[in-house]
Amino acid sequence: MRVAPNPNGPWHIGHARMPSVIGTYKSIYDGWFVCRFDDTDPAIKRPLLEAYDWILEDIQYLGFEADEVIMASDRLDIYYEHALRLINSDGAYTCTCPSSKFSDLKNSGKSCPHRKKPIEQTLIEFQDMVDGNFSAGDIVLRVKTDLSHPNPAIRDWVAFRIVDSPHPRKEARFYRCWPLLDFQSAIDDYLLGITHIIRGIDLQDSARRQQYLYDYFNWNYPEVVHWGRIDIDDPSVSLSTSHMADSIKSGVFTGWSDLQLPTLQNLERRGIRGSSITSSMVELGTSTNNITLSISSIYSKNRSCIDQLSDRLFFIKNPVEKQIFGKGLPKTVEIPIHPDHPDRGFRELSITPSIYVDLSDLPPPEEILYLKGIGSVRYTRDSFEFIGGDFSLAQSQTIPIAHWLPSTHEELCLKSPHEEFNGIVESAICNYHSGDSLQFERVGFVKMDVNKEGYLAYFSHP
RNA sequence: GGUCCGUUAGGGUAGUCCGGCCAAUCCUGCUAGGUUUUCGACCUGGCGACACGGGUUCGAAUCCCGUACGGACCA
Repeated sequence: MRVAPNPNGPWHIGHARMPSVIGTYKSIYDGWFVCRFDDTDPAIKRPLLEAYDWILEDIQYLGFEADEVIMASDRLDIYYEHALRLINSDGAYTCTCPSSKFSDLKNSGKSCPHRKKPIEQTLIEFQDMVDGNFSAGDIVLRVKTDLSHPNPAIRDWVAFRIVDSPHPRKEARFYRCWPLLDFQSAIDDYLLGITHIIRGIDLQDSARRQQYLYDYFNWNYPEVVHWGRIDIDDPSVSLSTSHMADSIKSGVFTGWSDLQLPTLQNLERRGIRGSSITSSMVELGTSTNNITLSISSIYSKNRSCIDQLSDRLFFIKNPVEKQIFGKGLPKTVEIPIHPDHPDRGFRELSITPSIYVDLSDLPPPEEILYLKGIGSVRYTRDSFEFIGGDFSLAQSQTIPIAHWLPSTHEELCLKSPHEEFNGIVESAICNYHSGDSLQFERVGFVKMDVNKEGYLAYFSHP
């Protein structure tokens, strides 16, 4: 089976579906997995050189590895060779009709004058196409199908056309005569021995077109499954690489690493495990319906992945400093590193004369707040008065519980797709490294990223 | 306009090919309660769907016809 990406940008979450499913099928049915870059459109869907590696990294992130990686732009000579074979079996002709004129003929089921030209002439003209003696739009090579086919889209479709702009890969820079996807992928699927093809419903007509090639060459067509478009509900961004590229150009997003873009790279930075994405994708099945995937179902899987692994820390988004006093106030308190795993030990926080709580946790004057690990305090005269450490008392009166930090702490910047907080975090943050998943209590799961400027964390999900 | 495809709860999904075991599965979501010194986890309960109309049949989510809505490609 194959993934056949167009490397015109990094993969987004929708692209994860193909490798997830065929990677899973591969392991179940002892299959073979090729990543073939279908990069034969240097003009409209122009490949991005960096994207080749990005995509291979994305496949790895999802937990798979291609058995083989190939690029269509390395295989032009193979396509030319098959074009010649096709012409020699009277299966194709060069056509210089302007596209509007050809569609008129096509729609009325009539053949164009070039259709009947001798094979020899087509061979010469095709060689001229390959040699670069034409410009874009001058000429195309058409496959002879059936002009009375009920679906006009199938009638004498274009196999090769001229593209003036050079391919970005230096190995392919000099080619001007490029195959269209239906020709290129048909040939490659056969030569690579692909037995099962999965592709989008946008390519529903491809199988019907390609069947003509397979008939000319006397090949058997692989099994095909079509599935629908996938969208996600949360960042309401269109899952289209070219739309995203446009939005970056027009300044809506700062670049491919803008956290608002649901690229796999960004999800990885935010601490979403590849396996959470993979299993969500496999659960979607292969229906032809267009679907809107709830991002929360990926979060839910990820939560169960990382909950047990993530140590707990206090982080305050919008700190306010308040003095704390009162009889019996302890000097230090211990809080479990993970509530479900007492064996992992405790983190020790000292109660300094003034402490920090989050602005949103500050109670109305004279009301009581339970500070985790310390006990109940009354908010009075702009300070906290300690009134007892008995938790059961607090519990019975349903007092709100909040987290807090001593005056010894570290600063940390928490980034999420839509907002950014320069807050404060326990000093114990120094024990963690880039890539660690943590849970900031009452805030959510985060993934650490330590850089020279200081502590940084990306918000995963609640 | 042409050709083709689809429609099961808020979002997904199983079941549709080969009609009865489907008063419809599971995940997610929402919700109520319990529990936990987190808005996480855990436990218990609740909400919520076969697009519509007709036909075939002892029996239809499943087969047939029509309608509506949605999608794809081509123009």
